[in-house]
Amino acid sequence: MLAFLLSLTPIIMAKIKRNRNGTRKDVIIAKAAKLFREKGFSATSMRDLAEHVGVEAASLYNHISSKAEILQEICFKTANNFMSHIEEVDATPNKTAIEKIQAILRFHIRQMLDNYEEVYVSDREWKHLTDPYLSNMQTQRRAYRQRIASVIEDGIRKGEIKPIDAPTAVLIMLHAVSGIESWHRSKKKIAGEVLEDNMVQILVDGLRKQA
Amino acid sequence: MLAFLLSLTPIIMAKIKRNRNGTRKDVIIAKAAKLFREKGFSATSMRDLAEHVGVEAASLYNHISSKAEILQEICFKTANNFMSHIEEVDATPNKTAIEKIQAILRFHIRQMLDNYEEVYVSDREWKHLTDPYLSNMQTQRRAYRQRIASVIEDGIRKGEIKPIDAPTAVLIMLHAVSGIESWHRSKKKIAGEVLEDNMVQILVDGLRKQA
DNA sequence: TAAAAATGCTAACAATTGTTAGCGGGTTAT
DNA sequence: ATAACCCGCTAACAATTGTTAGCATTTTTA
Repeated sequence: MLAFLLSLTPIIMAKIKRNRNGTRKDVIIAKAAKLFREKGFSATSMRDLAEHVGVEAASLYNHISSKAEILQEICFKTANNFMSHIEEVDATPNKTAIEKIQAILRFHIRQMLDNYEEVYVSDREWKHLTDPYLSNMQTQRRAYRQRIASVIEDGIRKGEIKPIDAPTAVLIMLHAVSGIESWHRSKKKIAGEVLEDNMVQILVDGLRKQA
Repeated sequence: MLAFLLSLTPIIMAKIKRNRNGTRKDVIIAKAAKLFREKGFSATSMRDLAEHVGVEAASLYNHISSKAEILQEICFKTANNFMSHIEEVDATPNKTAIEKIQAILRFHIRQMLDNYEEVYVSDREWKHLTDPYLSNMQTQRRAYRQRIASVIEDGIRKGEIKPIDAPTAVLIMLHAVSGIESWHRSKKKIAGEVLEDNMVQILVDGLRKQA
């Protein structure tokens, strides 16, 4: 009632609109992912985030426990996503190495197209995690690259893949895919499926036209 | 003399050691590039930088005018470097499209190996430039990609290159090269020349072994 | 409908940010 | 030797940072 005595206009508190099937925390994380992508984790302030959520900064802390936690959720959700996919691919029988590589590539591209903000952020901003999480993420990333390298080395042994340095091939693949960022910004986008086919083709068969 | 009255030990001021052929400003920018790469532009403070230079934060301002200026110097020096190279390649007569692409690729890889910190920073942190410089950089980057795309489209027309979407090929190329970051961190590095050959080969002829 | 839980607000905090002012010692040029 | 300049220092600034405390309001539960 005190508020009524001090101001004659009723106080209306902004509420975080939550979509069906999503908590308010999910809304905050989604907005955060967008801002982290645009400006980077460090350059995004909690007041910044709050404004985009439509609420005061302090109110965010009813849903999350710290700024760091937001980044953790984004990074580990994405990492787990990729991890479980590669395990699935690896366990599939009757697949050539090239087919496995194609499956991994296509999954990366799809993820980049469908969950752009979070995949992008988790790839570029994971360095800002703090220490139990930071080491964990480093380990996980190394393990992930190692699994892909094994697929490639397997393919080399079977004569399906050129005898190149497998870790080099992995880093080319993964970074090439993260280039979809530029595609997202570009004016004249080609369709997602065309992009996917082009990327897979270039990485598997190269730029040069065979004679 | 006042200082002598207050403390019995003589005051020794740290001086920025400058290498031959380099100003103190150059030293600051080099250290900044290293820190910006490790922690990002926003997460690097001037006191942080000062400590690595071996000086107090305020002293930096005898050599640079702002934190923003440091980023500008790094970004535009690198950008100009790439711009003049592609002009040179473009002007070279009697070169096939594939040869031009190879020359561009090799230049990128070399730059990444030789000027790692600055190239990396200018690629990942240019978004933190402020506005006259930000727009300028955006324009320059777009123009640069466009020139490479033209080379590719030319190659497609002449039947040297597969008929793929040229902008897609460009973004794959450029981002693949920036993956050398992972190579720098990796324990068991292969030699720079091997890396270069591998990358060029994969991008030009793909992973798959021809039958 | 009353109690409990969830969620918002304002105000404030301590720390950190980039940067400036002003001073003095050290080096170089006259 | 003396003047001028370069360059480092300390101290301080206003702004911004992430976060907490305490209270008010709305929504859910009983």
